[in-house]
Amino acid sequence: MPPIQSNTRDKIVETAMELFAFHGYGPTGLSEIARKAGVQQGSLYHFFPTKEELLAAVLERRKALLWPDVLQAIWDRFDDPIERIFKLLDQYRQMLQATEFSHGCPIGNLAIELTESHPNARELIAENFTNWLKAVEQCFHEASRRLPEHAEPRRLAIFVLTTMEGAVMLARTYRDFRAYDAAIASLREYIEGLIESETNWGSPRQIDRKARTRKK
Amino acid sequence: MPPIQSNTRDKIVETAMELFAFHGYGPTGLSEIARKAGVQQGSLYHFFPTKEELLAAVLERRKALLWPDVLQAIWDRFDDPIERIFKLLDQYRQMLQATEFSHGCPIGNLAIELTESHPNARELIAENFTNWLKAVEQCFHEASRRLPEHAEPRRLAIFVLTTMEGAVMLARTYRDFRAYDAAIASLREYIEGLIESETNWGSPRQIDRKARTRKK
DNA sequence: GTCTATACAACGATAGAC
DNA sequence: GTCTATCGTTGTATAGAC
Repeated sequence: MPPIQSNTRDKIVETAMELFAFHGYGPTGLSEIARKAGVQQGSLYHFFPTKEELLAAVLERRKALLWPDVLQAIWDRFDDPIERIFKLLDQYRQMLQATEFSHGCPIGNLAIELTESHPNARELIAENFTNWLKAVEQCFHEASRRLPEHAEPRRLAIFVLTTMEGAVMLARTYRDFRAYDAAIASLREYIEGLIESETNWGSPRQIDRKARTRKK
Repeated sequence: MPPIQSNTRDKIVETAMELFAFHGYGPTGLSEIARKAGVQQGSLYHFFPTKEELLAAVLERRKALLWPDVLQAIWDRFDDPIERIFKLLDQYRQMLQATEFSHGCPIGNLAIELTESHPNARELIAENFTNWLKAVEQCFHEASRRLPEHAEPRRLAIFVLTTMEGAVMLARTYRDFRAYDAAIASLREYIEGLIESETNWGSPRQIDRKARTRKK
């Protein structure tokens, strides 16, 4: 019996995943992938007859990695659903910092590069977004007692994602965190405003609001 | 005296600008630009010795087009600064619709494609963002009487831009407007919340808030 | 300033031995 | 399943006539 089913394939996918994130899909050559993965080009074509099939495998792998690589550490460390969301946003900030802005959101990059030209990839990218949204939506759902009735977890999750993607784009363009931090601060103000308004809106309405400038 | 200084150059820049917006910088070939512009490749290299110099010219042209192509029609039609901002956001929505999601934000696309690999382009892209931000910041500045004291026009403008870029990304990925509209609705709620809180916070504080669900 | 022809490299993909 | 050699195309950029 074969010991562990081909880790050559895994090495290829892992290497391609990194290179697609750093340089994009188009600019990454198959020869570069083979070289960095330490395999031969022949093996690469054995597992992935076309570059697009490799791309699909990479995007499937990204989906599988959402929990272990993106969410788990934060979800384990923090119980508060709202805190989880902002720690998640902070994690993207840390990644930008650790890579000196070279590593943005891997899915967002591919979204812009490939939505138009690669319909199959587009669907897989959408699934990646959808799963991310579900996780954040779940956070808002768990915090729903603290939110006003009209607050829709789904809509809030979308707002978190758009803010993150836009903020990452600006951080990378300016190569500093001023715009990133500004966007997150506004998002935080919005969400805390929702929580605050709910806190102060018992059935006997009318209590006035707290100081409008929040500390953190 | 030369009648109009070389419109060959202008045709090249205009054509390249469109193609870079649709297919990206890398995937657009110089031969394709020459063909679509109706000029010969030789002319292209006469005006732009390298592809990167053409890219720089395109990004400079984008800067020059911000007012006439992006802002002017809206600024002429609407006086209210907050309305201008949301009409601007609606204009991106209309562009997505008119092009069936193939035409996102030209600057955002190039930002993601080129920030890492093309430092010169990155600076010009940043200048494009900065000018856009200034225009929106000015709107918030003009509306400052309606906003709370702590509201910073610059920070709000950044929030509008990040929301727009993220929303465009999701609209193109999902090929529908649900996420786009959700993000803009949240942004509107946030900004109207700021205006509302100011309205209700005269020096004699305490007046309670309006219905939290807004109609439009 | 325009045009043709071409150099030179990199790309994705294939063939076929082992 | 691995490896080498190579095909055919496309890309940017050049050379040189006009």
